[in-house]
Parts: sequence; C-alpha cells; structure tokens
Amino acid sequence: MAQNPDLLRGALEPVILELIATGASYGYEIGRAVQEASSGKLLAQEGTLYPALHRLQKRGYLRATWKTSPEGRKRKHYQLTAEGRRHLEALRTEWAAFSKTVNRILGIAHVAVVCQ
Amino acid sequence: MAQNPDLLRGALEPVILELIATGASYGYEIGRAVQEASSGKLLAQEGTLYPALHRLQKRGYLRATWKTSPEGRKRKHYQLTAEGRRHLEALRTEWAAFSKTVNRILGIAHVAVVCQ
DNA sequence: TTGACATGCCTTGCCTCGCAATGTATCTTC
DNA sequence: GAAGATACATTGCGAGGCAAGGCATGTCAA
Repeated sequence: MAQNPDLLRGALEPVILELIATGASYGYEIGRAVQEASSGKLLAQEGTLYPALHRLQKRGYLRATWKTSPEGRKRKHYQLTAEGRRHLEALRTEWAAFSKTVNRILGIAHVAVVCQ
Repeated sequence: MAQNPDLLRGALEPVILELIATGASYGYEIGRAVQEASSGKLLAQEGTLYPALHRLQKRGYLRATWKTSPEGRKRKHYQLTAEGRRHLEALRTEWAAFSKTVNRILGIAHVAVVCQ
C-alpha cells in the first residue's frame, strides 16, 4: 500500500544499506527484504529501488558483482564497501537524532526507559 | 546547520502544523519556532518555509489573515482549519508508525519500556 | 543622518528522487 | 504454450528543498 513518498525519501538509503549489511544480497531480494522487515509498511518500487542501488554504488558505498543462481538466473549481488559501512553508521546516527527530534516536537513517545 | 533535505521533506508539514497548533502564528515566527523546538537541528529555509505554508493553505489546512504588528510591520498570520487539525492528527499517526518501523529496522531503541 | 542589521514577506531556477509505466529475458508449472 | 514468478533495467513526470535574489520597514549605533 502506497504511503507518503516524502517519508520514504529520508529513510530508504539507510534501510537499504542496513538490509544489505544483514544479509540481503541482490536487488530483487533487497526489495522483498524491505517489505518483510517493515511488515509490508515500506515498499521500494522497482523504479525506486534499482536507481537507489546504482546511486549507492556510484557513490562508493556498494560494490556489485554479477552471479548466476542455481536455477540459472542472472543476479547482481551487492555488498557494502568499507566506506559504505561508515556511511551506514553515519546515516543511522543521523536518523536516530532526527526521528528523536521530530518525535519530541510531535509529542510522540520515543525514549527507552531504563529499568533498575 | 544544513542537514539532509530528504529527511526534512517527510517531517516538515506535520512539524509546521504542530507549531501553529501550539502557538506559532506568522511565517517568520514559525521559521524560528522550528529552529527553537528542534534546538537548532531543523531549519526551514525561507525558500522552503513560505512555499510550504502556501501549499498547506491551498490544500485547506491553514487559513491566513494579514495583520499589523505593534511596530507597524505587516505579518501574515496562519491558523489551522478544522481539516488542518484532522490532517495534523493523521500526519502524527503516520509519522509515529513510520519512524517506529525505520527505528526497528535500523536497530534504534524507540519503544518506551514499562517498568514494573 | 547614514549605514548596518533584524524583521518580514516573496519568487525563480536548479536539482534530486519517488513513482508509474514500460521493456526484456529466463525459469517453472500447468 | 501460456501464465506467473523471478530478475534486471529505463523513461517521463511531478513534487519539493535550497540557494540566491528581491523588496520593504523598523531599530540603533556611530
């Protein structure tokens, strides 16, 4: 189900990098991983996903290699570069601060309470 | 300080509506309120803020009236319409769900833990 | 009084990027 | 052989943030 594209815009790159960092490998799989990881709430359309992957590769955050699946299909497999790992960390930090700020302004609970 | 414009994009409208709902009234003041409420982390440039206000008005979420300040300056004062209040609630809900989802994927703590 | 600075509004052009639509090819299954 | 899943890609459009520029008025210090 389509949701606000302006929201996806700020979160797509860290989400893609995170999913690749935790096992997703090639485009089609990454797209499904986005849906699965978000319980269907996020959807990276193909016209969004593939350009995003190319962008991340062009910027040096991803490395791509063509492989052939056991069934004989061509797949482009992505992995994080060292710079990509650093970038993911930066994006994670950025997102955490940003979402915390917006949550606070909108009056949404967000802080983990430490139990003792 | 400049930050990722893609992040602002998804959060600007709810933030503006929220600040107007809680007291900010005219453009210049709203812009400063954004900065203040975010401790300087968010900045709505004038070329971003004014078109956003016009957009929200055009869509029926804001009503505008020109007034003159005690010092004699012209100010355009905004207030939420009934539809604007409903829209703010919808955006708040949407943002809460979205940020929760992204936080979970990125492994960022976000849920308030109930102590017992 | 003049110049700097804050206040207060606005628009234009550029650029990025999500999305719908479309295209191509292979493999499986009926 | 037809349908559907898998797997990649591109194009045109539209939305919107941002830099830059413009205009006008009030305050305050030199």
